[in-house]
Amino acid sequence: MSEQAQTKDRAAQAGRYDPRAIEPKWQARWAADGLYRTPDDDPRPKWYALTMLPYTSGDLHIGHWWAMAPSDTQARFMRMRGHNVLFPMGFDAFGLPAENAAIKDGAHPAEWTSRNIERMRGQLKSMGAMFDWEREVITASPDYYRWSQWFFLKLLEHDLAYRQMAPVWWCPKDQTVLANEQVVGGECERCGTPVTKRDLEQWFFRITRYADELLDFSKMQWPEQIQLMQRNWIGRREGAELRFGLDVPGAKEKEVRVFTTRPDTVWGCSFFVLAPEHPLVDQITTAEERDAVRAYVDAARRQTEIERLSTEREKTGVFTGAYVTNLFNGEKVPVWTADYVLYSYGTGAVMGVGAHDERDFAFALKHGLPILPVIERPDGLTKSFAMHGTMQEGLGDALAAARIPFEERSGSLFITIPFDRIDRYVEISRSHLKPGCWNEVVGTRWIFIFDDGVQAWDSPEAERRILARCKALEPAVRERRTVMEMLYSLAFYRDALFHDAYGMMVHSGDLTDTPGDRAIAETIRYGEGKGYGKGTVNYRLRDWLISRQRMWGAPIPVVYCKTDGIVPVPEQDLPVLLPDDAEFRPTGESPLTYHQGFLNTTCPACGEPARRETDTMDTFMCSSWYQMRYIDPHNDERPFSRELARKWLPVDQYTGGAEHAVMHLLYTRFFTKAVRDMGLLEFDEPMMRLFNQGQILGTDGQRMSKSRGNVIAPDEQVEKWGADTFRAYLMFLGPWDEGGPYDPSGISGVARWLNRAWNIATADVATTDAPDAPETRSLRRWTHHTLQRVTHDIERFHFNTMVSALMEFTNELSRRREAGATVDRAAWREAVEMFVLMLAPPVPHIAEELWEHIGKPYSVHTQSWPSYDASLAAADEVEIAVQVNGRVRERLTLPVDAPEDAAKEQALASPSVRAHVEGKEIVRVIYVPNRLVNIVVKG
RNA sequence: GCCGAAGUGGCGGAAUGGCAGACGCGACGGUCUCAAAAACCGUUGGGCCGCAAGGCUCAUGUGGGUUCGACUCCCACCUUCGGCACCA
Repeated sequence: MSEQAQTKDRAAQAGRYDPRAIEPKWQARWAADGLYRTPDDDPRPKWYALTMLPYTSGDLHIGHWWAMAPSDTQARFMRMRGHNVLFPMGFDAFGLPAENAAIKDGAHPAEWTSRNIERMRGQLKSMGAMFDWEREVITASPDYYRWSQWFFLKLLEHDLAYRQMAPVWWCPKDQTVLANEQVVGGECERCGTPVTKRDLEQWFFRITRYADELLDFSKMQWPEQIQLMQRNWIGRREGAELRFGLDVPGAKEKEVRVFTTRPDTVWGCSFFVLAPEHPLVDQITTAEERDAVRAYVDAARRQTEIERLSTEREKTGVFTGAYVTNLFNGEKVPVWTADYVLYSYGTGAVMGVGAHDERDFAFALKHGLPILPVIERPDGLTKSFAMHGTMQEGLGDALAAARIPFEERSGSLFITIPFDRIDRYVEISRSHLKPGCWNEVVGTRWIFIFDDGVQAWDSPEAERRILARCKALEPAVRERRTVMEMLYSLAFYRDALFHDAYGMMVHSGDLTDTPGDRAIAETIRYGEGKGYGKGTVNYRLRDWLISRQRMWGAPIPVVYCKTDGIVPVPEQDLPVLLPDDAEFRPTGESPLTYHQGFLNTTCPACGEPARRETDTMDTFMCSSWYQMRYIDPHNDERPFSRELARKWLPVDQYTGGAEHAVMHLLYTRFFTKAVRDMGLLEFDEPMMRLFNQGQILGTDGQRMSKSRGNVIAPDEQVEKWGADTFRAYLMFLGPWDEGGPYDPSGISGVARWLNRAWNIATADVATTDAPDAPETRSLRRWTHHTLQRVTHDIERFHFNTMVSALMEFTNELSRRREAGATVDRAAWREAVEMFVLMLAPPVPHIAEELWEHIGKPYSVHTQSWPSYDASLAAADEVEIAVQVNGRVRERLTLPVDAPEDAAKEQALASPSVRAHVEGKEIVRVIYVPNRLVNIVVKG
């Protein structure tokens, strides 16, 4: 016998807690008995608990346990609560890392992946979770991806899949497509070559068709923050699509459309911007501007969207040389191209309204484009600057007499004009203006006062006239390209020059004076009447691009034929199998494109030679429907049977990382709705309840990943402490929805706790029959109160306080056992029994062992969750605080729900309270039953 | 940058409008031991007053506000984390 085995043996004889002995024993027993099989024909109410399936990266890290141990705890709890619980597990097995490994080690991705699955499955089993392994799903296995392909065909059939050009990152040296992750600092991760983008014909799913339905969360209980993120991601915006006339010799189009949420500002449009990718850019650019535009478009294609959307960046752009006509006022405005406009949003074009859009304002100022205010400021802010030497003596007195406030600095007046005295101000200004000078009013009104009359800044011609006049009068403004630029040079004016609030329309032709609350609707009606555009809704959400130029994914099941075009692979020919002899090149180029056996096929329609689609599907496609496959994982006629779908779906409780808030969790909702519309499902949402746990991070506070080298493997921890201790420690660490860096140093406290728990349940305790003793009542209160806390904590995913409550209970039982106090036999037995039952969900192995030890029949996991007696759990006395002006001065013990009068009387009688109240006037006394009395005094 | 979160002792955290620091780690002191480990018991936010019992006071990222009362609600700011459509 080895030394270690002897130690273990002695421990067992002495009755010490030895997880290494009991955990494998019970895992083997549970597996042999099929304790966690989930029958389809169980009459109990079903509960489908699902936790996100892991990606087969190779090793489980503690993040997987962090995600799964609490899910398992709740699933076990629901089972004890009388449900037939389905809690399956599987592997998300397609993806880029498998190909990277193939390039590096030469192993086929399938080999690498199945090796990883072997290892991960073993690690998962060591957790002692109640996964039903009979239902395991692997997304990369042909009997799974066959159905992913089948769903693709169904989506195609229902017009939810289509092909369109879209850009991908491209490494010109490797001649290969790159993922975002493979582009580091604008360069190819592999070879360091600067990357660019290239347009490819790719497959999309029409998720946008469901945009409005995806905004409806009323059928589910999902966290508010996730709903909010999805709503913002979908980004529904009401507005208008407006036509602009295009008369450029080279261009096929005669018009170009913009989407705007502010059609009411259209009279203020003074320029027009196309996204650099917009196909019109090339058509309309004039010969003089061509070189500059091409260079700009090239540079834009090298940037990420995140860079482009930053509102802090300089607003770059170039003029195309072309003009479009604003149909509302007939003005010709210049067309620019700028990278702050995205081709993927709206129509890929914006009308530039500098006065009322922050980005347009910055762009127009920088590039010297005119700005014309057309919406009145609702805040009424109006300013004027009377420069030293431009006004006659007595201006200050006149303003004071008119009650118009101003500040004087170095002989100049800085005037803020009350809204109702603007006209009066203009009169005063005119009467004090020196010849050859001017003065202006900005903000709510825009007026230039010259010595021979007043000029309103109300139109593009007025802009030109005012600018010319000012330049003639003042050499210092000759460099200014626009009126706004001139005004902006004065810091005093800046807060009055721009606003994006809704307000009355001004300088807007027929619609001038339309009030702000009707402005958008009236403009749309007017525009629709004239044929200038129409009201519409736009979304930030884009259709889902599912094509990947990769080998390790589910092949997209279509064939390209010279005669028949795009031909779907017939259902009976599925799956389109991945070749097992693919050859990986160090460049990362997909082997499918040059694998002749895969590439060459015959057209299913005409039988002539044809080529297969070599792109594979986004792995999010595979994980969009896996919850449907778990319910019927071995069905080889359908993805799942209708009958089982009716029984099991939708998922009752989904748990997973918050990092999936907008992509996976939106895709699977879309998928469910699409499958519903194919007639295969009878509900609208895939997961009724969702809980997002936070992320457990490495000791450096960063996300755990192999590349960062901060991965902590669970195996070592399990080996040292046992699975139960490790599970409980992860749950004890902190709130599940928050996450944070993992620190292993506190685990000994949890190990000590389980040791104490073991000792309590296995100890001989001197008991007597004392059902009426006060100690008996208080012991039962502890038992039922703990049960109440634990029950609520599991229901609400508060696993850290669940463990705390169990620890407190353990401490209390230890004290009673050692203190030599009266211990009633029945109450002690109740306490221990319920304690072991409460241990069953979080720490299943030790609970099973102790259950056996106290003489109960196998298995603790098939027992009912005990119900607490609220009247036993309730205290009969409470300590309340007595405050004077919010500071605690005394504590009183009162019966529960003591009447207000009695509580106040006792509070005021206390000497320490009197000392703080003496000589002062009692203004108020607040009584919060069972909490506190607060005496408010004055003086 | 945009969207969503989070900031409380030396550390993880508890308290969701009512006694800030439950539970645990660590640290310090003790019991047991030849000794150490383990186990068990006790103390443990800062400052001030007091021999002591105890009392006073400051303190929940920063600054303001609402309230009898704010970790909790509101406004502004700072820092950190997650996501931003080809990592999954």
